[in-house]
Amino acid sequence: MTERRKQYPFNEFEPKWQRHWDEHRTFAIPNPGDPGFDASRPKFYVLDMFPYPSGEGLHVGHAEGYTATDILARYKRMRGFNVLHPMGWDAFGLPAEQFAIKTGQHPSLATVQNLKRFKAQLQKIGLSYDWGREINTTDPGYYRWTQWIFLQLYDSWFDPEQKKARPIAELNDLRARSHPDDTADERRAFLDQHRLAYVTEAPVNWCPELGTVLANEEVVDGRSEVGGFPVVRRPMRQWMLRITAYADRLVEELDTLAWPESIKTLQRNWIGRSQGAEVRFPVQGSLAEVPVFTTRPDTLFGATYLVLAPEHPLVANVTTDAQRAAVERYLTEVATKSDLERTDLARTKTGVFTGAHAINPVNRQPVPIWIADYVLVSYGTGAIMAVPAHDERDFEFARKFGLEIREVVAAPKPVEGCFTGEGTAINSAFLNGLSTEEAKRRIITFLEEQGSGRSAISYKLRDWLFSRQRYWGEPFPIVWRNGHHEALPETDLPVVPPPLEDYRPTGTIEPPLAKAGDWIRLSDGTTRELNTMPQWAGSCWYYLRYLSPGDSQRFVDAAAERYWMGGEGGSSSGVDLYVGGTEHAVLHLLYARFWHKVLYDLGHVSTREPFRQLVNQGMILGFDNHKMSKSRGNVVNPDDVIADYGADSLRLYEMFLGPLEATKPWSTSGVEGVYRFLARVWRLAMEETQEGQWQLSAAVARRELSSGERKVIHATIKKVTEDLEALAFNTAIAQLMICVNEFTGAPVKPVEALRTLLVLLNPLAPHLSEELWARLAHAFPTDFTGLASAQPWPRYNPEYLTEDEVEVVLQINGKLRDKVLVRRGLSREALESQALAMPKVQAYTAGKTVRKVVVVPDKLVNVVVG
RNA sequence: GCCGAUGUGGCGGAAUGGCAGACGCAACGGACUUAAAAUCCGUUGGGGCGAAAGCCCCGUGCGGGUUCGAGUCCCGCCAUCGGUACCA
Repeated sequence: MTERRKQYPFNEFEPKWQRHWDEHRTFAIPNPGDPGFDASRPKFYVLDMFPYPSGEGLHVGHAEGYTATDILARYKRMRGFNVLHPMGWDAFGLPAEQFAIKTGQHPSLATVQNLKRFKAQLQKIGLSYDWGREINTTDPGYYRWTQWIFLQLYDSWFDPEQKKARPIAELNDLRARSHPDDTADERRAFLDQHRLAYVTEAPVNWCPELGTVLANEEVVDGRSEVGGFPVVRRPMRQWMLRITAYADRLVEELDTLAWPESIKTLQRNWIGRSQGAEVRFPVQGSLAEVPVFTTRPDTLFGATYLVLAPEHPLVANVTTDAQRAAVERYLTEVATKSDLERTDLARTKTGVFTGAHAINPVNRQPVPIWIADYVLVSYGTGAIMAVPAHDERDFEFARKFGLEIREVVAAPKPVEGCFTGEGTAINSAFLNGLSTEEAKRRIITFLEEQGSGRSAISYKLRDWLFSRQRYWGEPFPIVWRNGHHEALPETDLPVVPPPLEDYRPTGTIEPPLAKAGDWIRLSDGTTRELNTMPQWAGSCWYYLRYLSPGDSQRFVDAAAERYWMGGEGGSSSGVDLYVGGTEHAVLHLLYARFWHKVLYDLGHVSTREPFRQLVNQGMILGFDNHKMSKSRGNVVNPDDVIADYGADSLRLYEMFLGPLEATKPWSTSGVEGVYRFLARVWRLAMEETQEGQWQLSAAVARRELSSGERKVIHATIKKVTEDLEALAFNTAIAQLMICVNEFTGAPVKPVEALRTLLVLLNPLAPHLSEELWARLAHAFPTDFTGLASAQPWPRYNPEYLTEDEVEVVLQINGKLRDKVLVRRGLSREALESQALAMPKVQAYTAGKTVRKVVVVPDKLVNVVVG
């Protein structure tokens, strides 16, 4: 935008008020026990998803969510809450490191620079954070506690009976009693198998381009979520977190959360809980058994072959000599396929016969054992019983390889092709005639009695691959001695990464920390773990660190945690409002819930869930209705908007754009609209002199409000209050516009109206509100005291909203035909007869029969004629 | 394929089952101005009748249904966006 006259001097007073808030620490909030803490006030913890301070700078999408929470924070303060509204930096991880590699700057330097820029950008929006609580995940005083929490995981096991984490020492005691003769090695191996943090050699997602492994959640369509590079599966020795132990609780406790249903559904689907049965098929002529998982045990009589995943451990065992060459050829073929190819070619099934047979435990019939890559080693038992008559995939496979298809479920009504629904069991001996549901129960009982199966639950969720081959992350507080891992004592925390000159990926699976010669070896002969933690580690618990950011004794102060997380009594617990994008649905939001539950089990926090209410802000698209991107040239920079229209306009526009949750396109002329509105507010109180100076308008005076004006004022209080509570900012702003329009034409602007308006406007456009408040205070010191932001929130009087006369809608057969003004509270009977007497109604009813009259007092009369 | 969300003027959007289109943008007309910008006032879903006041018809993706009354509730489609993808 070319330089032009500002409609009001936002460029002068916005920075002024930002400095004022900063210097006076206006939005600092004390903890319980601190000076100035007011225990009589209820608490409200409103949280933003903290940003990665990337080199790109702040985006209008950030500004949207941050503005929404800021409005709530300011509003709740005015409602008398102790409001916790903090901000910090998620500065470890791939984006920061990649930026550093690109610019040749050390990541710690780049991070400091980037976060300074981010902070300056946030402050220019006028966000009311308590900057005294700022945190940074790359600060040793912070990640010391990330490492400490890792040690809690490492030193815990999941007790399936109590369904909770317990200290590993308790498992050690239990084991000592049940197996007193364990050797030290046996005992250690047993404990290591049960830790919530453990090491395993398993096929992992390796991204050669990034030089690191990735979690399942970070791989999208066979490519890395960051950068979009190809990902291959390869076995590597890695740290895992036992999130699968919490699968049930992570699903069940979703029900207690005020989260969007869509996000809950995403998490449920991701966890993918399936109820079914595990059935063991003995291998013919062998002692081996093949356990399979199925959700349809009722179709067991229709199982005509088994399929093992190519990576299944029994493959080598069961393969006959005659088939060995063919099987090995197939395995090589599969192994060289990338994940991408494997999914791309998903529709044509491939496989090979092992030559072996298994015995179907219900009818003792032998069934061939095949190998096919449509069976995944990572799900269930890595093997399936194929029921081609009632499963699309098995059907396709059986058709291709000429395997038997045996129908065992009769469809309720005829269907074409393979029937996969529920029906009645047939050709299934003792199951015949039973419904699918009954048959499932019956067969499971049978299997349990026979000792060849049991009811089982399977999850799609995998354990969380927790190590990365990166420099810019938290080092593990772990050392290795004689091939065993050991925890470092808490007194050794934080484990600070070595100051490496060359921190780039090694190009091999070796982590960059392998280059840190002296750092690796400790004096006691142990060597350090060289992997680092993933990006998500720091963000798994940052909302707790805000509660006592400087605490050097504990990861969170216990009293502060009880107060702000509200675990003791009260209907609300945890973070009261958490706003952020949907992109973290199965990443951060799942990981953080997992960590929180572990901390809860171990008695470190007082709530089962971290985030009580979650709201997803929708994406802001470019003016062309496409995702903002540099290549499209449709990116809007919030700094530019602030320079041209001011921070209040940016805030107001982002909120006026549409519902917070909706995806909506940016429009520059829309910004001008709210800018004009703010300028109209300004001119309600201010006028320009001949010299172009702004001064308090002579039209501002104390005067009585007309009843119409009073009604608008009180309707505005009501609407704005209700809308802010519901995060319906767009309609709150619309009502404020109506209110301002009411007074724009008034020759005398009443002080009372201005006062209320500025208070209502304060959370949304705090700079303008504060500035006008201060200026009006000069002329009307008794009406405008203190800061606008410190005013109590106004209440509306319902009496002012109702009038003596109401307009009633008259309908004939549901169609609007006339309106009539009547006394409010007029009885049904009186209203009906008055309506029927109206000339228009008479005209429509003349010569017809009135069949029915629907009367809604004070609202509507509908005459049904026939 | 499956799961979820969304379909309302030229555009962003608003409407506890009860006046569809609040508010804003854009557009048009007027006032102010030498002129423009800015500002202020007004008009603005589509169609028809009327000189005018006014009146009538159509209209919330499509097709059905429930109801005195449906943008809103139910059933069946279509389209767009997001997630997921051989999960047995």
